[in-house]
Amino acid sequence: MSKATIYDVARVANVSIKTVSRVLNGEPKASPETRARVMEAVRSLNYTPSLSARALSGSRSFLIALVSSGGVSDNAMLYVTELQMGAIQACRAGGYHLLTEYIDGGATDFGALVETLVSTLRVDGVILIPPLCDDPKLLALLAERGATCVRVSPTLDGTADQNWGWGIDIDNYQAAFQMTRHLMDQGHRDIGFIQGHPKHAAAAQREAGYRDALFDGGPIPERLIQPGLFTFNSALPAARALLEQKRRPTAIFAANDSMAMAVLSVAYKMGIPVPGALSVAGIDDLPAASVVCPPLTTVRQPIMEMGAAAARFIINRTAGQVGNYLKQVFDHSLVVRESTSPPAEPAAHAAFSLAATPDFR
Amino acid sequence: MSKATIYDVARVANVSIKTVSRVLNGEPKASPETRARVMEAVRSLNYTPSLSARALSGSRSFLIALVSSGGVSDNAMLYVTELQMGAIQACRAGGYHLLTEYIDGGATDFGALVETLVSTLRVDGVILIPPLCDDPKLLALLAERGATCVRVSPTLDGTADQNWGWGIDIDNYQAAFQMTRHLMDQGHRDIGFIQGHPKHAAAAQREAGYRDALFDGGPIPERLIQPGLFTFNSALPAARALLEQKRRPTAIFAANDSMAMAVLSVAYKMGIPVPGALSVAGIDDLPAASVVCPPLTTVRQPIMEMGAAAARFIINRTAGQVGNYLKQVFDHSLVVRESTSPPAEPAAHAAFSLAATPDFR
DNA sequence: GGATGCGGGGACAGCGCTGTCATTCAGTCC
DNA sequence: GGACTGAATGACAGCGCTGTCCCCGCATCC
Repeated sequence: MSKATIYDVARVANVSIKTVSRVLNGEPKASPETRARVMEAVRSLNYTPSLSARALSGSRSFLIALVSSGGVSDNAMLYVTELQMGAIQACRAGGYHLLTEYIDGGATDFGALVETLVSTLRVDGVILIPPLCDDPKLLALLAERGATCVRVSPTLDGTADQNWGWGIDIDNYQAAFQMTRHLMDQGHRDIGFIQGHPKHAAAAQREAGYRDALFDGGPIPERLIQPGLFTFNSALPAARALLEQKRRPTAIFAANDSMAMAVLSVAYKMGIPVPGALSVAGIDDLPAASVVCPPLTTVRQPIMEMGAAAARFIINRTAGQVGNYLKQVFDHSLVVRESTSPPAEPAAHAAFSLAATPDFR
Repeated sequence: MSKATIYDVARVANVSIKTVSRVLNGEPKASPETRARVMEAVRSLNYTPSLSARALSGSRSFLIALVSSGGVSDNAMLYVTELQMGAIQACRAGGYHLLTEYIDGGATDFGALVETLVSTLRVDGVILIPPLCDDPKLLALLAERGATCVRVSPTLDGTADQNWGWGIDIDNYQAAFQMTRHLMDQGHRDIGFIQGHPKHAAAAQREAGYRDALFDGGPIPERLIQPGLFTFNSALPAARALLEQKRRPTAIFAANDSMAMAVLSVAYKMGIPVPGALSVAGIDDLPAASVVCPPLTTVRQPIMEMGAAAARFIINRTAGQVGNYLKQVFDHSLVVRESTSPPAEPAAHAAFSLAATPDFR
């Protein structure tokens, strides 16, 4: 009970340790009877193989690292948490384990990180999340050491994706496009937008979706578009800038939920009723999104699924199955809650609205 | 560059591998010059020891597991995330690594979990968070296998703390007591309370703090106390029950922030202005607490610190230093934001309020 | 002078697995 | 019939470290 080894199992099953190893690793050469005998011994001894020994002698470590750039205890961290949960689930299913590493916001000592990951831990793969997943230095180092990596919501769009790892994402363009259309369907035309972090590709894609949905390539009133960094605080000034205009937008679409919450907060302080006088929408469907007042209309990404897929990819790849895609795109879905509604004075801004709703394309 | 081993270092430094090992592990027997020579070789080769090899041959694995019972993607998960960040920081400082394991909400197959932790991973310690840290079965299994464990915010109060591991907490009683007094200082007497999860000791302690502060052992109008489970959803009915009373409380103190947010949400839907007609307070200072409208008055716990302390304890303990305390209590602090203010009609409820503010004790 | 102690350092045997290669025993083929 | 094939299994050598034991040389002590 204390600590059974493979030797104990071999003795009990009356086979060699190599055969035990084969059975445990699902290798082909083993007769059904032998297999059964070994499994029985394993069960009776309550045997669990040692990860260290397996890692030391074999080529797999059964370890996956999730690297994020922590530091800011922002609400958006829940994104990481959920991704992590998905990854852990997939790990457990595959006999793997998840290591979590943070790298300090400003720190760029990627060398040490990579060395630790590759040399010390010998992880079988690394899951990178924004903005780390778009750092060329980190990616280069990782690639140089031959690390398998999966990038969640990466910047590069397949084309230039020079074996910097596999990507996982949703269609940010479509998500933003659809949300914008949702607002337009409700009658909004004066829709403000708060941009995401300029270094993060999802930000650009979301903005493009918004622009195309609203203006369809036409002229763009820049006053409607304000800069943000995906964080709550970064969106406060943007929201103010939008809401203090004489002709205030009837809706604000923030590039993510954290920033949408900032809009809610500013509106609250300015005494602007939501959704009465202002509709607000975001993207991400953070757990907090359904908890704020009013609950936020947003776009849900299957974050847990994505985390699980990332881990599974690494597991399969290490096991020899090579996926030949560069990127997997997950479905998103509109979650309409109470923060959006038709604008108060439907035709008041008619002069500004477009003649007709452009077609989807 | 590719993968230096201890042999390479030994060769370059012109010493035996054992000496390299000694230097790297800070063992005493090594002259300063030798030490310097070895370190130089390590640097020049960019050497990093293999964790697996160390774990396999030595008695430490340099791994710490953080076990939480995931599943619900509640806002309160940020608590876990922050704890994790603290733990990771401490790990990095000590050359350790943090593994995160979730156990499904309902699952009680602790046997397999413990086996994995102890046998497969051979972690040097386990950090347990509520409600897992209070599960007797899990604790017994862990103790049986001799695992070092640190329980965050555990139930047992030192006394009965039968070597079930070290504990980390804040003084929940005082935190609740002080928050209640804060509300009373503002003039509130009719203060509702939403209880935490009955299986979690912090819940009981917080309730005791509230009761003692408000009633000082006197009669307790039970209508003021409603059950909750620490989750947002669980507090919705409680908040409704409190706010639909003819004589509505002028303040509601929820046993944690998630539930306080539920109060905010219900008040919003009922059209009760906060803090105008109702003050709301919580405990935890979740990141979301400062983001909701209005920002929540709450009690901050140094969660990251606590996570770091937990990891450090395990690291030190494994290194031989035995801490002889059973529990470490961290300081908390009141964070007064905008969700609390003096009640609208100061003396309206005088008939119900206590004659005088009882003394602190 | 021999016993003793101690700082400094090496030899060596594993830790518990997996990879590689060898071996055995049926069947198969011409 | 003898060489050949392939499935099932075992022998054995590490993987890269740490723990244990041992050795050397020098100072100390009666």
